[in-house]
Amino acid sequence: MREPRPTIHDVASRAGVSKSLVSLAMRGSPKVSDASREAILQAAADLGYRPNAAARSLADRRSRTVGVLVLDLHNPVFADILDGIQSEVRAQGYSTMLVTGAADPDREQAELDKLLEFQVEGLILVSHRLSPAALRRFAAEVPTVVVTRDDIHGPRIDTISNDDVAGGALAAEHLISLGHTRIAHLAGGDNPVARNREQGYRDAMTSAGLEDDITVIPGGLTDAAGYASAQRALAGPRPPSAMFVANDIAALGAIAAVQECGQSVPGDVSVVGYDGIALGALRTLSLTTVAQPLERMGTLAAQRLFARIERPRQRAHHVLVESELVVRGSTAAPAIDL
Amino acid sequence: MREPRPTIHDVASRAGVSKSLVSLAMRGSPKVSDASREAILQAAADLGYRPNAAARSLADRRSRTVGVLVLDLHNPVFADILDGIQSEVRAQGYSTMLVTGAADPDREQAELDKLLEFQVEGLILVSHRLSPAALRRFAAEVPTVVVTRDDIHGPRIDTISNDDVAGGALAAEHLISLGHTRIAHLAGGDNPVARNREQGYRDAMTSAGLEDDITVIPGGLTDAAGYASAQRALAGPRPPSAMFVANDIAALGAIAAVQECGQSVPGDVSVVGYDGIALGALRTLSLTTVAQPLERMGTLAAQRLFARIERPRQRAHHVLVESELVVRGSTAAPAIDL
DNA sequence: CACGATTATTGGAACGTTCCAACGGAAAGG
DNA sequence: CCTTTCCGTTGGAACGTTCCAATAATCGTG
Repeated sequence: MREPRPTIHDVASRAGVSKSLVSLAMRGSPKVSDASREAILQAAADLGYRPNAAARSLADRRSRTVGVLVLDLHNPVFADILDGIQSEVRAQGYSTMLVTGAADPDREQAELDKLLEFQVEGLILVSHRLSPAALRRFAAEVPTVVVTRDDIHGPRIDTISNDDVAGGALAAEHLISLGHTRIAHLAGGDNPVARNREQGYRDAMTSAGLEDDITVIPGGLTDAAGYASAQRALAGPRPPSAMFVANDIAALGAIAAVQECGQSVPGDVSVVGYDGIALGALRTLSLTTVAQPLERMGTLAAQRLFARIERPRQRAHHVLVESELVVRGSTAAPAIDL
Repeated sequence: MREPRPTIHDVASRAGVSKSLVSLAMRGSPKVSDASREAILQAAADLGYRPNAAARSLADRRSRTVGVLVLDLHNPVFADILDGIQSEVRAQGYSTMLVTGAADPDREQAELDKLLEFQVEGLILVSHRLSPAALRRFAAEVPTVVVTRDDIHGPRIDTISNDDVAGGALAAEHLISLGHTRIAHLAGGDNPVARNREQGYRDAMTSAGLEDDITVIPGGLTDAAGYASAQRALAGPRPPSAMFVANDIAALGAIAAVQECGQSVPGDVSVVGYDGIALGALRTLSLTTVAQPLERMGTLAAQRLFARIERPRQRAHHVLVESELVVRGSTAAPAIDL
């Protein structure tokens, strides 16, 4: 265990060849004779040789690794996006280094600094909380793709996102079309994604002539936040008959609060979420939501990143994916009276 | 962007000192004079210098990195455990490299091989699916801690786990004490954790004189699996009045199936899960469960790993943490008749 | 005021790989 | 039979760090 790992030299001397030939053979070069190849592979296996990635990346000047930052592993949204990223990255023969920022900009920066020290060749940021300046600084050093947000533009910053304004409108329109008027929005806090969804809600309400009914309850993107803001909404003087919640996880919290109030979903209150997490499809929850193509967003992000690694100076791409309303059991027409 | 990164040499010549002194200064050595330190730091900042982790790890012969393998990022259990691991690892000044195996032994091996090429100093395996031989092979190369399982023992393999047999018994006893007799177990598939939970169920049923009522429905550890096996259980000739499901996620699936059958939880069927995921605490779900101290398990794992990195040859520790029954709204006494 | 002790600084070797120019030997061409 | 071409193979330099032994500069101290 503590004894030093075998190196390429050890393999070379055991196989009776030079280190250069071992290097060639390990990478499957066709210029190695069959006899040598076999001897080398055998020697490597005997010794339990593993190439040292640090040395390789140093000599090679490339790490074949991309860094991925995700906001929060507790939200299943990110697991889905990650699936897409990982499969594409692996297909390219690269590895991923995954870090989380816990929604703290300073820690995000620190984690990204670490990734750059590891010489990652590119960065995928899934729902970061960086300042525009910080983001641009990183993007200037290494190809960068931002997933989920497209508010910060820069010469070399690609983005993959859905149209949160349109999605928010979709959610609100659905409730309006069911006949609701007292529709509250449980907002998702101080970040552009949440602000856009709120904007969509406001737009839809206004278009429907319901601008006087616009009610925005501040909140956040966690179940606890959704629970708390739903409670506040219900305690108000004129409780809503429907809620559009900033994301699915918070919507689950909101549903819990409604039920705890002795009211039913969708009988007394309809609830719409946003994201399309797998959990929402369970009959128990049966959450109506605006679903993003999460895994595909991950795949697209990785593809864009490799394209940019290939040609770093190309102009920024901003890919917009389609989100769609998925109507399930958490929404219905309002009760007869108001 | 494509221009080569500044190196320690560039910093040295800009600051008018030798590369060795820069190396010292960057690591905060006290032997550097204030004047030099200031000049060096300034030069490094001017150039945007970042130490190259690959070169450092090569020269230093240590990467200050630990590798973490998790089974599946979709199960929130692992996010909780990871929180514990990450905070402890960071506190030690190390980084983590996180990979997932998608429950496929071959891919797990491949991912671990990659981690070893990166010269990680230790491995934390959270719910792996490796063969004993494969696990021992890795443990022979690098300090290794296994979280969640303790079935494979080896001279240098530490484990952190809860007593799944006892936990399974706890769940079953709870249902028995409520007065249930037709208690089915929705099993978690072919892995030791699930097998132990099943064993606990069997033990408790037998102790209560209910051995003839033992009913085990094969299944898995995902929501879809729980949904499917619950359907099968309910379709049987003598449907259960209570179910103990192998984990929380599958229990959520099971509840969905029950409700879809037109039955209610806990009115018609009580459901107990296992793990203690945060979601289960939501009023909507209100899942009775056997809760493991997940985050603490992560912390303990990291602590054990560092202890073993320090002293590699110490004998294996097997830490057993306490799980506890958390009674919530998904369980109740059975309906009067049978 | 010379002396060893301390302090700050330095160049070179080492880490394990890849790349490259160069090599010897065998096959092919005249 | 001698050149040319090709192929498999090789040693050395390079990658960007850290470590170490050695040096230069500063300091008391007897």
